Amino acid sequence: MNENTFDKIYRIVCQIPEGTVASYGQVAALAGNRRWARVVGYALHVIPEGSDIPWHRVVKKNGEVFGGAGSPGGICQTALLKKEGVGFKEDYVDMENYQWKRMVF
DNA sequence: AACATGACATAAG
DNA sequence: CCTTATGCCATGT
Repeated sequence: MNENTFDKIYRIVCQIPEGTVASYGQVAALAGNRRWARVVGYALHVIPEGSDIPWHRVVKKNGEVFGGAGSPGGICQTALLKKEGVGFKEDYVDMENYQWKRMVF
């Protein structure tokens, strides 16, 4: 295990506080390069179950979630986010008020 | 090395 | 709103 792109991505995702979401591009940018947006998706895709990675807090820039509330299983992510206090706009996240701004010192 | 695929982003039509 | 095309990177075959 070396410090690869995945580690950076995972680290960023783990820093996302509850009740907040971050877009793939956002995570990729914070990781170093915004072109890793696709890699972020792949990184989350290979996350083993039981990991402490809140992958459900990573959404598209549009605010859409993986699968969406109209897909079986995809609703889980939406439910989780709602449970954490994230506001939703139809099947999309209310990015205007819940997107992670990384206002961390 | 090459090609195909993907939980993306952006631009153009 | 949808499809197509391009860019960028990692992975699998």
